[in-house]
Amino acid sequence: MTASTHTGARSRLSKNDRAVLGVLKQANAALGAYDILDSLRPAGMRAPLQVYRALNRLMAAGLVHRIESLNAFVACAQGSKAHHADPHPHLVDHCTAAFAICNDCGHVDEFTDPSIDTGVRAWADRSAFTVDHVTLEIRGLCADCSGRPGGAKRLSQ
Amino acid sequence: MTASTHTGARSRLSKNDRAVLGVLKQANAALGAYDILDSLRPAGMRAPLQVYRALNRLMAAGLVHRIESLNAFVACAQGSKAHHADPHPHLVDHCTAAFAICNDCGHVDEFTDPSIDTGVRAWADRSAFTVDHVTLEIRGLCADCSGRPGGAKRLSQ
DNA sequence: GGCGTACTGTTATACCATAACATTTCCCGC
DNA sequence: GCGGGAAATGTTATGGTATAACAGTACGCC
Repeated sequence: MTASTHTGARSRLSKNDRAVLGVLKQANAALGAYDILDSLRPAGMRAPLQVYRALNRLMAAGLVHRIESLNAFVACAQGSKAHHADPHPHLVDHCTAAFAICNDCGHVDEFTDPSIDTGVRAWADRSAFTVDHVTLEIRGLCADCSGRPGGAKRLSQ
Repeated sequence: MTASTHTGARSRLSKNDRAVLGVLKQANAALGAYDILDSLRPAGMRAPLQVYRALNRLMAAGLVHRIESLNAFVACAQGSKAHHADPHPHLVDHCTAAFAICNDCGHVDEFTDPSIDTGVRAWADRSAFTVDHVTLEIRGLCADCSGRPGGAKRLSQ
């Protein structure tokens, strides 16, 4: 085959990385690794490790976040804004992302909040704790599902 | 056998609950469910489910917290202060607990921080999100391990 | 062209958590 | 005391999540 699919300098994302990231962006929701695997079986993905390796690289690149309380993964909401065009992707690594997860519809809302961030930093300073990574996940009901009795469409059907 | 071990009103914690809570308090660290199981095999505990059921009751009672990023469990640091003597344990359920976890020595420090709490509530208000539960876990290096090169004793030996 | 490194593929296995069902314990009202 | 009901227990089987170990391949670079 001809050298057709790469643009030099071992393009930033590998084939599997692109496939996994594509699935997560399409889904617009949190997906388990095995869900991703199933989505990609038609494309030739066979084993969990292939997915986990791609996820690890994407998380290192800041393009994907892990949702600890779901054992699942989401595409970073700022992917288009910061990472795609920015030649210095490492600069945005420290934007502590937080997640609000609706227990009813399953929607995951990624956000950042300076005042929460400040609070965490202040605590760390006072406690001489060197922060590596912050996990902040809020479970509850999103605006759509908490407003009206019955809520919006449910996740479970 | 004589009715010897209960004080009426189906004492607040069952036999397995007490056993599991005891192990967690002793350990003074985060333990996986299967670690707890192994600790209690000599005492007759046999199956994971027995441990998980106890953990679920203890979490509902606010005596144990789950550390999502470790898939592990810790005894609530305030167990002695609030829950033991207080006849209204439900009143302290809303003290959003946060955890600082040392990647080096494995120590888990439970704390609460009003300013972080305020920040979360403010975000939720602005977003019309109804908060059920907040998970805040900070990974990094504790004061002992970050101060001096080489740190304190390591987890891995 | 050949070297080094990163990525891929595959099998096997370990770890985390719950379903389903049968049994026992023990509080309570009588 | 004694049954009824609710909660706790015990056991087997199974499902979901994640990684170890090893072999092979693709690609950038010199």
